[in-house]
Amino acid sequence: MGDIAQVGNSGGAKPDRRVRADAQRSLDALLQAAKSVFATSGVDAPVREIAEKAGVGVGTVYRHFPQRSDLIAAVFRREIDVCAEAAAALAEGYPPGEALDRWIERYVGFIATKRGLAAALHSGDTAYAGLPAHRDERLVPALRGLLEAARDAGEVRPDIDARDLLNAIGSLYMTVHDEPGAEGARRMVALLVDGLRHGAAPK
Amino acid sequence: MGDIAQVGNSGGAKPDRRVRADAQRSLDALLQAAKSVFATSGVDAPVREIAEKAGVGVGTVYRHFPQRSDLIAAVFRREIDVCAEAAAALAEGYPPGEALDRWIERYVGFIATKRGLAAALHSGDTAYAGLPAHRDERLVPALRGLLEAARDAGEVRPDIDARDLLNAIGSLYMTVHDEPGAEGARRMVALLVDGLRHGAAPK
DNA sequence: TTCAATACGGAACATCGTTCCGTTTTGCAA
DNA sequence: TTGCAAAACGGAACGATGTTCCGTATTGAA
Repeated sequence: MGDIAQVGNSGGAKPDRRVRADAQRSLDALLQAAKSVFATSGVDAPVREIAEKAGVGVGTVYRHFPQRSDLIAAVFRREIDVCAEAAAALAEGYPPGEALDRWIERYVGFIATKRGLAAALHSGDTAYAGLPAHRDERLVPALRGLLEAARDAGEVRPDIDARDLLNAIGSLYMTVHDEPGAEGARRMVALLVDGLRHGAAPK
Repeated sequence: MGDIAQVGNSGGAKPDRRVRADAQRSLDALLQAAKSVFATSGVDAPVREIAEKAGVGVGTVYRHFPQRSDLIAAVFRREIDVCAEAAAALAEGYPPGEALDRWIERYVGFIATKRGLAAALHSGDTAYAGLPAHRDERLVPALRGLLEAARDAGEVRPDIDARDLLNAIGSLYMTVHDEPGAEGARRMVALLVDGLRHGAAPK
């Protein structure tokens, strides 16, 4: 939990020089500040505000993230990772059915606070191009694991595709979040979850 | 088809002075230019670009539309109206089932080109507050008329709510528009339309 | 301790929404 | 037709924001 992010060194010939301590400090502060600011002001918050909150100059922001959208993408990528990792913890701490419920609740919480995520994803900015793939790589397997465990325990029906379910929940929430329609979205998700139980094969 | 827009004069005591000819010209040119620019560059296009295309100064834009979002809302309102009016024409020119199909296709075409519409609607800007209501007032009755005619002709099932169908199509398209997912959205809409036929009561 | 590489900070620049105001156009009436 | 006040126009100017640039400070290895 202590370390926040590390600059990767994926398979190069020689281990490129270590990241300088101040650079790593700035990067951590930036990601944390950005996450906090995005949550309260949405992803449209000014870069200067994030820089100030991180105690860093704007130049430093752009040194780490050449474009504003790169910072947004980095924050979301990290949140996706954290959400995916939560699945394993839940699987160990709860019976399969409850673990699944709790994780979905967590995922909804993740999506619901992402003002402007949908807009960002559909802006065409290439910085976001990798996000859907990242979601498929991390979140889909996480949910699939929970689904399979619950299915093996006879608590949910067996014909549910993790990706479909993830997409459905995402679509429902990304298009409404806090308007009157949010209630409808909540109901639709509840309906989906109820539906999971339908046709289960108790052992 | 000639006249483009008229300034309303709804029920005031005395007929407030007629709109000046140049003002009406500017307004028409603006709405047309904005529609064109939005279609090619999305609703985020600079105001200056729209003003230039319309052959007016930016000051004139803001005289007619105090905020950028007012212009966007006005353009969408007009497109909603045109789309709604198309329903009556289709109802007269085609048998009920085909009229319904064609109108849905037209509606999809309307939604699909609206880059940023979803984002705009959920931005919280008060200028957009009336758009959902306007859609309910114009589009929902239009679709309901087509649905009822098709239902009376025994071509579609009777338990479909116009508003639900409109929402469903809108959600499906607004979240994808031109990414790989657009194919999926198209399939989902086709599925919906096929589903309409299911349980029909041929007379 | 030295010093070259690296990272930092923030002024400066470009773009965009919006405001302001001097100038032009319009339509009514003399 | 001409005069004129109201209405509308155009575009320079302002403030905010994303992004770039470069002189200065920090870091870590020799």
